[in-house]
Amino acid sequence: MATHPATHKLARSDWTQAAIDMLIANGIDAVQITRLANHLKVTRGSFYWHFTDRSELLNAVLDEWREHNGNAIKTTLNNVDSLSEAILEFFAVWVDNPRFSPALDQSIRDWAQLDKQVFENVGAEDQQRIRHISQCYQRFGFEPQEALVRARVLYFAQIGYYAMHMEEPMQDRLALLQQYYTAFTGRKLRATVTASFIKRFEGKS
Amino acid sequence: MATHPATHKLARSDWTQAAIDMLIANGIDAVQITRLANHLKVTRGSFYWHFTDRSELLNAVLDEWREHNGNAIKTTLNNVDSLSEAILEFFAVWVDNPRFSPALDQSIRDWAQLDKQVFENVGAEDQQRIRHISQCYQRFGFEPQEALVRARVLYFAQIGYYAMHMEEPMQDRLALLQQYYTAFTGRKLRATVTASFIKRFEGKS
DNA sequence: GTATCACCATACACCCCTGTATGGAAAAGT
DNA sequence: ACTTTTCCATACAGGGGTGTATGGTGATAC
Repeated sequence: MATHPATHKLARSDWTQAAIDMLIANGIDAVQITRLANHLKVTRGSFYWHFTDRSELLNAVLDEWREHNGNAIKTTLNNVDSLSEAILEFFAVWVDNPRFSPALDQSIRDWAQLDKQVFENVGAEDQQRIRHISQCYQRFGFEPQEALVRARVLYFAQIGYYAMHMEEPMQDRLALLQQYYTAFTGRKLRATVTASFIKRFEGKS
Repeated sequence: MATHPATHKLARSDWTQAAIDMLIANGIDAVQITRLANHLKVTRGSFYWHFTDRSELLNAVLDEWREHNGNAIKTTLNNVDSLSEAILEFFAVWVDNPRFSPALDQSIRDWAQLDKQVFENVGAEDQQRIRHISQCYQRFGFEPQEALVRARVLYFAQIGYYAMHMEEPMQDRLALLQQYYTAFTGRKLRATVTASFIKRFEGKS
């Protein structure tokens, strides 16, 4: 009802969104014009009016990822003023940040294994994110070397957690919160901070 | 010269190995009978003598992965008698263990995103590995909760490190060894242990 | 030395996907 | 009202992939 009630008339963005959904659900090789057309209830004629060919669609998907997931982590980490807030907000990005899609992020990363250009993009993005995390660690008292290592460990662990689809109840995840914090920082998380964070997420899944 | 000089005569294992190579290089959707046949310099007639159809080949690939990468981590961790040895040997599994192929492991994990059955297999394997790592932490003095969290962090970080193809010179990686050890255990790595480990790998890439 | 078997080549039917060329219908411009 | 533009349907050509049916060749058995 927000975009096109029933009188179809697809926009270019409808195709890229369908492509993103298909990428997330079935991988990049499943992003086929015919399949998307069936899903959108139109014929392929529509596609070739909005795009010249399939590669243009894939480029649009990659662009969409870059501006959607691009600076979510950076802006998040720039708006914190304590280490505990930084780590906890970093966790939160993957759970409830509307500006970041973990599923898309991972599907793009899988795609990168098969496409050199995508691989370069993802690699650059990862390096940027790690650099921002590292600077954040440094901002709160860590030496450069330790900051870099802890940034990597934190980032890799977060990526890995999602890559494995760890379907753990939020209740259980939050129960381990202090342990995770200690593992990632070597410091202890104050009980009051823990409690307020738990209260914020104990409803979610 | 070890297997089949020039008088072709392929075995079933030649097909599964070609499939594994193709999976690693180009993803599961590139594992096509025609492509493998071209690569093996035979026609598809050969394939359909060794296998009934494509799905049987894919099952063979999955089986091969299970018995190849299956218990490498478990047996490695069972043969250590200190925490430092455990962590360092865990690192080493991804670098020089002939019984473990990181590239195959990751390609299988990418495949799992597209196939439910593979997903179940990978998930079970991951849970097993994490359990073994956790038990190893416990064996060297960590409480169960901390052991579980540190096991996950260690495992996720290792998976993530490889998933991103961090092309870092071994020299640089080894320079951060003590930092990594501290991040993963909260303890310090003795200089003598560090030195001998560095000496073991400083030649590799 | 011939029959059998292991292994592969050839040929066919079928399906699916891409890209292009062209026509049609509805909406918008004037 | 008539033209133009926007958007999509239809139809065609081409390529590539899977399975199956069947024939061929070298090795092995007896």
